[in-house]
Amino acid sequence: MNFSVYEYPRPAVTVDTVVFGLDDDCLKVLLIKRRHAPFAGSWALPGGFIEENEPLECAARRELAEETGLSDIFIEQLYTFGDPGRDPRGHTISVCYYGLVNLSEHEIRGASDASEARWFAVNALPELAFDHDEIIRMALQRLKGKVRYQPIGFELLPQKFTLSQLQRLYEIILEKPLDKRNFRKKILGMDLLIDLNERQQDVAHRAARLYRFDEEKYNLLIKNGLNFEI
Amino acid sequence: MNFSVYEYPRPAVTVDTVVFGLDDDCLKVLLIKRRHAPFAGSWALPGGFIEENEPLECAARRELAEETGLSDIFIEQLYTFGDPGRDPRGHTISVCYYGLVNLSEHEIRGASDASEARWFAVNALPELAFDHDEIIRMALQRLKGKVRYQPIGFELLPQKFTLSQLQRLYEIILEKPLDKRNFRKKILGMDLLIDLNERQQDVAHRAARLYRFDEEKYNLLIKNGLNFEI
DNA sequence: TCAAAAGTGTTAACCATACACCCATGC
DNA sequence: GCATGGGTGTATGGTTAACACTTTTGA
Repeated sequence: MNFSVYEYPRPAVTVDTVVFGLDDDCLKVLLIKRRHAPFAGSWALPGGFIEENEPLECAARRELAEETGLSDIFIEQLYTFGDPGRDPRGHTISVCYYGLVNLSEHEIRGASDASEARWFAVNALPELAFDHDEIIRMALQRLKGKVRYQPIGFELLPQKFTLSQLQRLYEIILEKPLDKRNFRKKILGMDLLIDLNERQQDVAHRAARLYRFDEEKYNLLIKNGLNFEI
Repeated sequence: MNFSVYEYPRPAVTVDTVVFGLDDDCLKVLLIKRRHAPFAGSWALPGGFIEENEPLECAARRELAEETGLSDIFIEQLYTFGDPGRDPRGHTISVCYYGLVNLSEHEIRGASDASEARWFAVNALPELAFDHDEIIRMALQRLKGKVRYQPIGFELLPQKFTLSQLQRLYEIILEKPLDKRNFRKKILGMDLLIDLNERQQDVAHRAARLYRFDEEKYNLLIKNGLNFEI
């Protein structure tokens, strides 16, 4: 059979991923320095062309691993950008993802098409290739929106964390201060944190309790129509 | 310069749109009957291949107009599906949109690649081509989520509507009954409806007041960080 | 003993919910 | 005059928001 699909020119399809990491007091984005044209030497999001018969999310993970060494992290589809003109090589559609990672628990290294990989504070980004600044803006907006009604923020923290770290996370993402007592009341009231009965080590002040997120319980509650809200 | 992009085989790229319409008492989806293989004669979402250098949303609008006659409606990107195997013709990525329209104010007609276009109640859909059932499920979920914190529901109503119509809309989408007095208190309290000082005509009972949504005011409030919530 | 962050309760304002009857209109 | 949907207020309980001091620990 002679399918009409083959008669038409096709756009190229890429995947790009905005990976957020949380440093002590600011949100960072993982960028790579491009080894090849176009925009050789510019900073850009990790990403690249999808391969034949490769699922989209796999392509995003593959490119991320190839160019930055990151693997097994939380990612989720963000939006698809396809304005003609966004890539000087011609019509190119980019299916974009955003990811969250605990900065301190993962090593990054530039490789493959990336001569370098580095974390940049979201409010101090360099000039970026393509429309990647727009993609990052959109990812930030999504993160801000989503963190309030889905417990994705935990992906940005180490497995074991203190309530103050969690509060700081929300303050950084939402860009507004939260009241300590009210925050603790609310979070603990949801009963989704497991108190590990451990304390911080080697801090120059009273050591805080460590908690971890109870994912199983959350998944159970979800089915019964819980609504998580900060 | 010899860009590497040209060395690789490319997937095909399509756009598909899930258009919701509101009938008196149920939510409907606009489907077309496919004229060509694959799935000739099956019901499917309106959509098709994007053209060279065509922006994604334009492609979605063009296909929708070609196949169903609908134009100038609210649409928004939903998700991009790209599993290999979702299209028997080979690797095909579909950038999907969802749209909202007032059923009674728009005529539809099947044309172009569609031998027919018809509204189907969301809970009585026929067998669908490709993975279009999955796409519709996702669109429904998005609609349910979004309608609560963004006033997109108004797109489903005529310009002038009654509070009861608006309430019914939310009840249908959210699939739960709402209290009349509380609903009115809340909606009118947001101060986003303009009372037109007009009444329904030709109804077999007391005629209701007509309102319209104050989009300008909403846009103003948005900038100052309003949160609309039902 | 000082600095730095952890941890802890109460009150008042606001918001969400539950609930039932009269009104206007056309047939 | 009856059937149909339009329109209206109040009381209660729960949730959010504001607010300051004591405790622990290491340096």
